[in-house]
Amino acid sequence: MTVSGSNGVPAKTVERLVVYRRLLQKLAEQGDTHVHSHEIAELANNSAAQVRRDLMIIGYSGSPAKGYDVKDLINRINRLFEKKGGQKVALVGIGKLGRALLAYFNLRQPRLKIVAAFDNDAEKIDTETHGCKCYHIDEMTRVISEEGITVGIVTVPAAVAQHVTDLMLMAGVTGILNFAPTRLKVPALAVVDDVDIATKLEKVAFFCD
Amino acid sequence: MTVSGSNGVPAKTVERLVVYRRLLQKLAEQGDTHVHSHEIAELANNSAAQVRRDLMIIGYSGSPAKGYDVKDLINRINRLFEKKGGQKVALVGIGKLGRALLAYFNLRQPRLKIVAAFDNDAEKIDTETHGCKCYHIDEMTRVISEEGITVGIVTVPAAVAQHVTDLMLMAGVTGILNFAPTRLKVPALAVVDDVDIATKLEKVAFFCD
DNA sequence: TAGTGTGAAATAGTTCACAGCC
DNA sequence: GGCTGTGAACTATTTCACACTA
Repeated sequence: MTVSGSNGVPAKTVERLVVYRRLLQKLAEQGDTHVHSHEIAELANNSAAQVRRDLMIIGYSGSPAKGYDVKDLINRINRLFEKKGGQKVALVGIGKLGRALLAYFNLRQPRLKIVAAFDNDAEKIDTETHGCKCYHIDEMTRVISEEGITVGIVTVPAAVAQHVTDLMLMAGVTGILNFAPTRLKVPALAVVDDVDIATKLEKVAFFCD
Repeated sequence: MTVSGSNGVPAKTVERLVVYRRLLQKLAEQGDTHVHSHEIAELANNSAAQVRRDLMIIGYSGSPAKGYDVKDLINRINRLFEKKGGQKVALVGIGKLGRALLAYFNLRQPRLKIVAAFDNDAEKIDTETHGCKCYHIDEMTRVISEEGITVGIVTVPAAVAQHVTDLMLMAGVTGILNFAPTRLKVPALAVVDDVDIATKLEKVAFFCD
């Protein structure tokens, strides 16, 4: 199953909320306390109506006079994400891309830490990259269940992606971000999202003339 | 402007066609000559009706008896993509992610070669990574127009992404794949697609329970 | 009086269902 | 009998439009 609004909030809205939060944080840093829908809309470039609807969906109200309270709204969005359980993340496949992701998330991102990385290359085992311990694939099941990890990132070659996925699911992972250029088969209760870079690039190349 | 069916073919369909081609190539390698819509559908996991519709859109017909001719269909899809002009790609920002992408595209992908990479770090200049020459940002305008590059990949920090984008657009790039966590402002005739990894991960974490 | 909340219309995208063909 | 091509139905998402409010 692909991501969808199994919750109350539709997937598209969730995606946009993450973007809004990023923008709001920037606004908060530069001291803005209130913001109007059309201002958020412009930064996120979508329509003001969309922003209002998204915020309505999560039950947040602004005032016509001042707009939306920046701090308050950030908290509201955070609460929405935090009430969810598993925020521990595992990464499988410590190649170039894997390391780039480790650096990205564990240096910049405060939430959603990657707490364990796995590979089958003996050289990489037991090293520590960006504050994240590297284990052999064989230890994956153990580590994932011990740590209570629920989100996995797959950056292995397409040929082994399904195998790795199956192992992760069995160990207790329920959400997977897949960078391998294959569609993963998962049970209906698990969630997969694909980041298919090659396809995206082809698409851009196709539509630009 | 975001990618859309400014052409005849809707963006979603293009995306799926790229996936189909990948699957078809695998089938061709293992000697299959014909394939049915529901077989493609299963591999790509969407519905058979969808596959049929997508192929109908690009004007390809199968026969009820044998299904679709694999080789022929690959050619048909390739022709669709090749008739488009610019397939030369530039990458800006030779960080970890940039290098991972260089490795990915220039080792595996036969089409869509990244022919030039740019960074402002003096150390990286004039080296050659994965068959791709690295230049200083200041040379970008020159190199892009000389080489006739039309597609750009942005892997620089968010703070400079817009600046880099503007330079690229001015030099003649019309399609951009953006990895920086910002929405880029571009003129209506240019095409941008975002690969917002952090957002995707948040989304997966949100929907898995 | 500009900006919010929200029903209603419009648009985009997906699946159904069935005629026609091999 | 199972598969394709395709209109029609259905679903999801976006935008419009306007009453309402501070």
